[in-house]
Amino acid sequence: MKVEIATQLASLIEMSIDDVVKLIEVPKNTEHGELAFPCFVLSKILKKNPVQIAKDLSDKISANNFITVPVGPYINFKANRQVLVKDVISEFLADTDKFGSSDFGQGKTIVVDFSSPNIAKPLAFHHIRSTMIGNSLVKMHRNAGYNVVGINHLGDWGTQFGYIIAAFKDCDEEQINNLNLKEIIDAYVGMNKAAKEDSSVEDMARSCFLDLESGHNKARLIWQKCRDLSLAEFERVYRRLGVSFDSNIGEAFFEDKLENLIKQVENAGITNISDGALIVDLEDYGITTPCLLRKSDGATLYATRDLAAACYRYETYKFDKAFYVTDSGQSLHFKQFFSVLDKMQLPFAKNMYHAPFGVLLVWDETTKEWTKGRTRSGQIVLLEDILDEATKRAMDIIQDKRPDLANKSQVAEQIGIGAVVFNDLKHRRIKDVKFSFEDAINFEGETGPYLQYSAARAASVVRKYGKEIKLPENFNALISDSSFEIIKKVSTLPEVSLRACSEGEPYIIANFCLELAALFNSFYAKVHILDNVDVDSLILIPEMVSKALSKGLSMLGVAVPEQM
RNA sequence: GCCCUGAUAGCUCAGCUGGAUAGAGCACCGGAUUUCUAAUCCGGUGGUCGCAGGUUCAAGUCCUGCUCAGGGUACCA
Repeated sequence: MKVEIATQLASLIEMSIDDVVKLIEVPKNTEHGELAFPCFVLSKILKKNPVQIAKDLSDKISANNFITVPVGPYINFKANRQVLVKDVISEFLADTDKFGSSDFGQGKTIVVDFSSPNIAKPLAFHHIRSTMIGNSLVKMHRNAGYNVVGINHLGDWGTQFGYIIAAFKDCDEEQINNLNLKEIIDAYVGMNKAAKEDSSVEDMARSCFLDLESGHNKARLIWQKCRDLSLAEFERVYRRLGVSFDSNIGEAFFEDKLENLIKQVENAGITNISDGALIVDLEDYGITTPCLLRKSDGATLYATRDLAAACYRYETYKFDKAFYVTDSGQSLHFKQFFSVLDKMQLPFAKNMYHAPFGVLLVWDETTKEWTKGRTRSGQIVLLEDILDEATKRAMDIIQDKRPDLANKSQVAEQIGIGAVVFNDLKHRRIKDVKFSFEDAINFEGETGPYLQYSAARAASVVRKYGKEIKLPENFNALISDSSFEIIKKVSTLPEVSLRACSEGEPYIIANFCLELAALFNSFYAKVHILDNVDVDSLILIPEMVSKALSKGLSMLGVAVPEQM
């Protein structure tokens, strides 16, 4: 429709089709039709009133799939609703499950580095950000046809393991095998405390970490046990969140590859020694602080490991794009690390993307301000505690509103977690997330449960209809303002999800779901579908809405209960 | 000091490539249920788009300067 309009317009005025296409816009107000052309630019060229120009041009354009209406200085184009509705529904019915998916990314691979917690610590509430944003990036790209590799780059190496190993170095093999995670975490905390009072503890930890690095048997055993236990613990939470990874290769894996990496950078001739440290100067990239590859004491750093991991991933997956989902405080690190790759003239350097996000703030009722995920006593807020509380609150509401519902506890889990997850994804990544149970577990308005409810409600109508849904013989019942708006909105899902992919922004999908749900609920209040004479065609509304919402929510990693 | 990010209704946020009257939700006020799920819907109150210039027929959107807030600024990750 756009191209057709542009072609006709271009032949009437002194402009190329491309230029006309650029000027054509989608009006904000739906009453203005599907597309519009502003005539302001022309008034300068033609030296005529834009209102007059709009009238003149509008008379000269004609087609059967839209009508033209001059409104002031604009020419508005209103689609032939019958034609548009038929197109959308035919496409929808051709493959209901695939609607909203695409093969845009066919043959392309992207890797997403996300979640990446440190082991030997529980998952804290703030981990939900990287985990769910990354999970959503994975899901939306898969939906767009990409081959996606989700990587949990575990923090499973570092001097902190010295403390843990020191705590258990006198245990025998059997005792080590019987350790549980709580004992390890307690020991770690205890050793840290002890080190503050007694510097010899720190020395011991350092020597234990050296044992680990040199491959000492028992140190290795303790480390492995700690890793296994932590991962099992993480997996339990990930399962609740519906998150999975294709690789759990962490930092430790790259330890023996760092020397090679450093050689590779040195061979590129871009390294310097500065104050005893091995650096890559990045002044020519407009970055005033250099990237450190090796400290003056010989130890490697974060950037060294990330460089090694990036090279390894490229060799392994030959990715076309790599996302790193971390908080925005690490922006400089990624700028440096990507610039080093570029300076090394590696082919994938231009395909590296940092997807930064704002911090998670928790409302502190006693101080009346937003705090960084710690309680008054300085304790971190555990992710599982939040999920449990959310589930409990969901259950209370179910008991109150749907006492007869089947699988209550399962639905409560889906709703409670859905609320927390959606709350995390509904705004642009860069915004700080301000978390309060009152907002997040509020089930009204722009929330996860509102969307789950809308989807369940739509699905319920379809279930009660109970017959096969076929392409209607005519579309008269579907071209009223309210149903036409819904069909138009549903039809934008493919472009919406592609935009979400290219910007790496889950909130774009979240917004789509909210807008669609609002349109549907409004329609639902006005039109009684099952009693309508046109039920056989109207049933397509809840059918399309429930499918589109399910697809959208699944891209966000929010579960969709069949009934609630 | 330098760099990055943010600033839109009382609160939390949308506003895509500059276009028509700046939109939602929450909160507040008032309505709707013998009818497919009221976790819903309808209406109302509420705005100097941080400030000041500039570009343009047209600026919340682009440019410059400033203010405030947060973060980062080589041997942590």
